[in-house]
Amino acid sequence: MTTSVPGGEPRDLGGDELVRVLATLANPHRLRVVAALSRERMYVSELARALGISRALLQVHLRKLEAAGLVTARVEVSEDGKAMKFYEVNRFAIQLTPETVEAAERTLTPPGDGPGEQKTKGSM
Amino acid sequence: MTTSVPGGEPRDLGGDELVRVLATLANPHRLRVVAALSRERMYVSELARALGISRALLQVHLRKLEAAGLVTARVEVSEDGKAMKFYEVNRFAIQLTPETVEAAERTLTPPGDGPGEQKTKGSM
DNA sequence: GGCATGTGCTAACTTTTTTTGGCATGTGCA
DNA sequence: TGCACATGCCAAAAAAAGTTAGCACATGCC
Repeated sequence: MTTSVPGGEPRDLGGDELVRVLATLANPHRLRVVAALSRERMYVSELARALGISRALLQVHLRKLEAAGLVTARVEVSEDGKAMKFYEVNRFAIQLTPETVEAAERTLTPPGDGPGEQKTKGSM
Repeated sequence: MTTSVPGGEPRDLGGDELVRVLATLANPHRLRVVAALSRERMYVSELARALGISRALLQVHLRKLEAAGLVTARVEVSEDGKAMKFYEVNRFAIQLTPETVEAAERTLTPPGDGPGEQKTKGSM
């Protein structure tokens, strides 16, 4: 109803996921990467040249984008035997309004919980 | 069409603005602040108690939220003469999809431009 | 006055994120 | 073999963000 999802079937993201996706998108380089890939898929070196940044830097950003589920990597071997890693954007649709934020906040990991915490709520 | 706006009449945000808003929302504390204020407006100390964080910390976050245009402050004098600073959320509606990101990216400040740059585009 | 409430500020510290540079691997081809 | 192009990784530096602690001010009230 409010936010939609990167991977799999459309469903709402939880608070922690939302924070992660927003943090990932909140960067000029990564925004450019998403924009570039949304126009056409590209392989790493190609993308690095297109954006004018180093491969090392680009890889870090691509890794974050992938971790957030915003892009997907696909390794393909070109005709001349080179192994190229192609990236493409995943479909996603996130709606941000005070209401959706309020809803997401309810599923945030409670403060004080250090790293490695899980929601001990339902069954299991 | 894609993203909407915090202040004034609805209009789309530019790339830099989008990055700023996303970066602002990409934080658990600030997400909680927006959620809390979207339920009911509160004054600083009250909000700090509600969230269980220090006023100093809260103020930093409130400042960022205000700078991003997500919340608004309003100083009011209570019956007993205390000056309280009430905060409330501003209306905003941002849509995030590969397309809206692509559109926003086009208006990003070109890379390499250090701090203190302006878009030499429209009038003014 | 002393205590509770509200506000503000800043300096310093800790943590996270971003960026750079170097080095290693593999391929095809002249 | 040596060059061009593809991939990967890692350590260290640099920059940005988050957090804490302490102090300042004002008010009303016992």
